[in-house]
Amino acid sequence: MPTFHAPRGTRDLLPAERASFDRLSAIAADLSRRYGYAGIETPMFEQTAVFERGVGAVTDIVEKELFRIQPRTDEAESWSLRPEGTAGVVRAYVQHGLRTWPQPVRVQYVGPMFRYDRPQAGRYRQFWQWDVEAIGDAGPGIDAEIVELGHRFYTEAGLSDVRVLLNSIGDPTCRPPYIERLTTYFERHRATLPDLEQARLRTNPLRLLDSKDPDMAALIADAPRIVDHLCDACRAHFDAVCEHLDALAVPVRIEPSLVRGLDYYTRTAFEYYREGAEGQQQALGGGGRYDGLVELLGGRPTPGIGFALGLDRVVLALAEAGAERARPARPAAFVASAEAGDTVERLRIATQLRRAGVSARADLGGRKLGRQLEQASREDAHFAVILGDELREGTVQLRDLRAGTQHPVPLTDLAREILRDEASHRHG
RNA sequence: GUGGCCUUAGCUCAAUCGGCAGAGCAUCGGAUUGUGGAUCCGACGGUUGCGGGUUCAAGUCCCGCAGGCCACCCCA
Repeated sequence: MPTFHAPRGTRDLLPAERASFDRLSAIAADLSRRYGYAGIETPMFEQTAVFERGVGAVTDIVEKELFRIQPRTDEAESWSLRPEGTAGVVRAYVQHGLRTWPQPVRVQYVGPMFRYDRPQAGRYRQFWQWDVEAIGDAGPGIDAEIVELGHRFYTEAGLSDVRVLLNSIGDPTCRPPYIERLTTYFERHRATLPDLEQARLRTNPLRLLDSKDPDMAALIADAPRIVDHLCDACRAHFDAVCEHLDALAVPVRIEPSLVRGLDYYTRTAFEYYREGAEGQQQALGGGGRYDGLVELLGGRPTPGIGFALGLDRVVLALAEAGAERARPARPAAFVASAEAGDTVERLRIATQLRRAGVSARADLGGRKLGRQLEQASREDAHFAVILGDELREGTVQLRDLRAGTQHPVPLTDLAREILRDEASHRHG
């Protein structure tokens, strides 16, 4: 029994699972290239105030889920591991004067986020997100581009049944009057509200809208909907976003009760969820517009929009959907030898292949030839390069492990022949 | 942070009423020493999650802790 174990809510990604993440990262990278989003990297921890100001001091994420770093001294700054990515990116946007770049600034990144909450399947204290941000464009077109990009990711990852929940949560002009109206509505029914909901009525009335309490369903259905109380500017923006998405054939469902857990969202809010998924962890990703955030973090008033997709949940969803698992790369060639103790030759030939661009493994242990070929087969190598007496004439046996055939090849032609055959297999 | 269920070898699981901790898979090795994912044989592998208690005796009963899962809270 090991003495140590990975911290609660974290886990080790062994090569098989890591391969799934690599595959998703590759899809994200390719989409980023096609859509024109450049890579960015910000620290995994920031001054705690960045999150308190950016995410919102009274949100659950900051109030009870923040991973605070124990300060070294009384004078030390308070640091926290990032619970999400947008605040750090916006901090960087302000710090480096990215407002002087062509707007909007389109950036994206894959990385771990940290939240101190109770772990469950698909919910971890360290989890991975692909985050995409477009900062500096207030128009509805960029909203549609972002929403469609996120949806496209799921499609290319192999999840064909992901839909978009879309809502507008207004802006500082129209949201306060709406919240007032909503509060008045629920106040009228205060006596019938469960305790938890009564408390929320004071702290965050919008949250009542996505209560899971079945007793609330009827009340919520009759509640005033924010989409009916948007100001003219927000209304026009929302309609335009819908129109753009319609033109892109993105499967969108307007969800008037969708509110999101971060304070900085304005207008467009969206979530990706899987049709028919069981359990509570069916939110695969989400995002929204954050027109006040740059200013909150010390910059000039600047609009922005972005999303975060949970890679852990995509991996889980793919497994549930019965998708074929990604696998670690397999070698083109496996160098085996009939001679015991000639690791110098084995390594020399493997290295020659590697320098020529061939992925090659070699048995450097004491297995006898039969065992080495067994190993090569199980590692799914395409070729075995077998070293024997012919090596004195500069020749090895090249065995095609799939076809079960072999022939002698001069060392000088070895890499070229393997590469040629690999290429023809890729195309055929 | 609240409530519930669970934890035996690397993995999946057995172990009768409280009575000597096992199997399959995996790993490593062997089956007359230059050719394969099969088969057969063998080896390795455990403080039964950790700590305490009850008992002649605890994997089994009791308590605490840790971890996993489920439902909340919330979210990706």
